[in-house]
Amino acid sequence: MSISTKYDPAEVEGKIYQEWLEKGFFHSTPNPDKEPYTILIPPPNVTGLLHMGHMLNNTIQDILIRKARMEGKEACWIPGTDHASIATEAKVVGMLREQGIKKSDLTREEFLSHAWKWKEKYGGIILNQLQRLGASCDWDRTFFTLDEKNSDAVEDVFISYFKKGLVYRDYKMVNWDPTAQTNISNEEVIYRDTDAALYYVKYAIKGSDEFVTIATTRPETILGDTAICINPNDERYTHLKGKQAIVPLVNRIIPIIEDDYVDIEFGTGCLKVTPAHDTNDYDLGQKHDLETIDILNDDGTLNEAAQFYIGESRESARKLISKQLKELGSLIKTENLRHKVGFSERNPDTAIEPKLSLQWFVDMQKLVTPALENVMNDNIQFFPDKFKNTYKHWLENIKDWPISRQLWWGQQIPAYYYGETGVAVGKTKEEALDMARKDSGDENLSLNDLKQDEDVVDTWFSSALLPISVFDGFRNPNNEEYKYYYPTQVLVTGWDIIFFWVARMIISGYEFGMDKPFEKVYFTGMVRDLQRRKMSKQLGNSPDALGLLDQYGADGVRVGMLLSSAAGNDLLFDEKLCEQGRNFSNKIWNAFRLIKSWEVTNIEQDPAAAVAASWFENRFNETLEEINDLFSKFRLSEALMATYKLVWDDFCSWYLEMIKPGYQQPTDQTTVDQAIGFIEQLMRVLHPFMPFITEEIWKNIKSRGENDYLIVSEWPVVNSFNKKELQLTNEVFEIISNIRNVRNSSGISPKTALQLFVKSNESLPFEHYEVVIKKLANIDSIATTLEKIENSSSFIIRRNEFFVPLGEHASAEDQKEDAIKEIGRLKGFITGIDKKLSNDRFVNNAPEKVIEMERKKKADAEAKIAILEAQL
RNA sequence: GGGCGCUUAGCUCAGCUGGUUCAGAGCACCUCGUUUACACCGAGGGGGUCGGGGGUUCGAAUCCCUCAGCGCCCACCA
Repeated sequence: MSISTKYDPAEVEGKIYQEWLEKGFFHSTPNPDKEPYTILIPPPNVTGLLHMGHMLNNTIQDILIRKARMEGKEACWIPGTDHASIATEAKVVGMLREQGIKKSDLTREEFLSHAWKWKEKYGGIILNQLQRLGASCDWDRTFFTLDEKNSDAVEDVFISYFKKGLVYRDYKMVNWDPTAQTNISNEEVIYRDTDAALYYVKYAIKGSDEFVTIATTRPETILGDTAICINPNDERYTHLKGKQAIVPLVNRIIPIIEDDYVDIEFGTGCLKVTPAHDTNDYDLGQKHDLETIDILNDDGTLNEAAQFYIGESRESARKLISKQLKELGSLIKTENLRHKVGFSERNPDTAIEPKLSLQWFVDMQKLVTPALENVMNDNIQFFPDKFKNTYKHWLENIKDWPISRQLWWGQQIPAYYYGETGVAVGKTKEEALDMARKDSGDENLSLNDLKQDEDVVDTWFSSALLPISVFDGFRNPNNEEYKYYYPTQVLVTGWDIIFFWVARMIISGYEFGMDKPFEKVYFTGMVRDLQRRKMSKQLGNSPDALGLLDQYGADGVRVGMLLSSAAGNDLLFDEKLCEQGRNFSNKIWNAFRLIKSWEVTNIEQDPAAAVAASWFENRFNETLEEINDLFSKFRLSEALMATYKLVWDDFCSWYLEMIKPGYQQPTDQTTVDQAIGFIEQLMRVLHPFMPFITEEIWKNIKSRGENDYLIVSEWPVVNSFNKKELQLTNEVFEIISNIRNVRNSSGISPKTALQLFVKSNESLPFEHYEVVIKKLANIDSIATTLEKIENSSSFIIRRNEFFVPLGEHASAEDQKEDAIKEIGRLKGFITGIDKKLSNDRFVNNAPEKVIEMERKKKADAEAKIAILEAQL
């Protein structure tokens, strides 16, 4: 065993993790004799590197799974990675671009082969990083969302939805990311306040000299205008009703329509309508039967339909057109406007373009009922439960989910087209052909007539199925694993993906699973910096996760993460807390070293040590009960804090000081056995939080069997404890603190032994703790007295007056002043109580217990005053 | 525009159904201490009229109303 006074995690952690792996402690198989406890990891993106959010999230999962394992449950934590369609494809495209390869020059197969190579190279990094953190995942079960069983599930579900009429293809307004050149969902659009210009542009009225002025932030879309819209109640424009306007530059003649959608107050109260490039305009177009002119290519450049500036980007076209309008005298003015603009989640600099496009959608409204009910009635519990509101609001206002993505990296949609309008689905082309023949009645259709959809489904479509698909529950719903592990116990995830993932898993669970996908959802907060800013690469405020692990050890970082995270709140990460975690490791290490350093001889047990053991036993059980309760409420940081104080304050500061032998003195076997026994118990309770150091100490406690590992030991059981005794001990501790305080304020060294007198004529309830008081406060005699002791410092605890003779250190004046002040305070206190007690309404209404308490408080205060007055 | 939430010690936060866990914790801070596990330490200590105002009640940090400030989510205002 190392003799260093510093605990070195680097020396221990890798080695221990390897042993756990080799012993197979992380691996789970269905065991009917045990209750399953399953957690499915929120799979990190395969492209990802470990960041603070992962550390928090996975620390929590590991704590839960380790505790469950110790509680004798069949603990199974399933790890994996997400193919992250759009994010990964963007990275691969970027990598190819650096090599001078354009995606558009590759076939689908060629591109995918590059993508897979990329995945093989970088895909496992984050999982290795999780191992550094101590994550006790069942690595034999590592999944990838493009694995066969997951991809199969995606196809099965798509086909099933299609047959139930829950998925449909339609030409609708979608959110288009011109950089990725794909459709994305509402959830993937991030709205940001953006400074823009509001351009006031005049349009000529046909057949007159008049003009009408509109206000727009997007003058480039003028080229696609097909109407001007006014509010029918706007008297300023009554004369324009039924007239037509002329679009500048293109000179298109367009109708002036009326709709009360138009806000009279905004701009000029006159709206230009571009049905192809704005959702509201599209709705107006549908309603008023307007022409739709799409002037943009998929990459956001202007196309032939625009007539001008063909090939220019949206941004440059905007500049060029506004310049030209100005030259023509059509641009009246521009104003600054701050408004919300949607950007792509994956390409944060790309403004989302509303675009008319043919896409697949899931009809969500038909699917949400059980998902909503079972969360609202707590059949699935949310922690904290405030997220039920958010969830409810989203489900009640749910929109159809556009699931097709114009990408290659992902599961290709199993839909096949034939003829003019025929659509068939199938896991294979042959299956689809069967369906096509049946549907069309055309037996002559052949495989060559069918063409598969080029698109893939949204990554979240596959993630939504994971709780079922990881157990192969789609292909084989009767398999043992699926039946045993499903539903999983708890999902631990950030609240930011409640819609993306949590809600959709619940929906899928009820639609396709045997039951809900999980019993409980624990939402973690977002990790922020001390200024409450989100961690981001741009800000450079994200600490290097691996660097932290190197510096403080995994145990230290785990403690640091947890200490700063009240359940469900965002976490303001402070590296100092990791330092606190590391210091705690060191404290534990040294406590253990101390016990191991004692020389044991065949002597009688120190009476103080006997008292200490009985006290700590009580205290341990009291705290364990509290810790269990906090765990059940997912108040993990509080559970950790309770454990931290149990170890640091109760065990180290009180217990060890009570049992510690004198300098270079030996101790007895019983005391050492008791102390080691307590260390064992403490290591068990601490293990989920700090797996490495606890396992290391466990190994060092005594020679154990080959397979005696803490990770698979039992979580301690709460034994009954004596509350009254604990209360009494608190008073004893108070006496000790008071004596130490007397030393401090009188400048008496801890080395100088003092005497203690108690004013009493009977035996004291804390008699058997006298040995403890003597030892911890360096008191050489404790005696009762009936008289006040002159030249002493005194304090009062529970009506008992204590005196510590000061000898030459006495300073009676200070004492008197303090006493007078205290008497004044107590008198005021009594006046308050008297007022209450003389109030009939209080006496009549308050419960007897409360009144009794008030009387007792008064009596105590009076007794204290009597004592203090005697001192003057 | 709708919804949710927050405001308690210098900082981060606990305080569940109103009355002994009611004013708390951790960190930070101050004083003392190189003694004998640990200075990544020990002992002791100071610090808040619970955002403002009003109400209900015998009694409010806790319930209600209101004002102020902050944060977040959702929503198509050009």
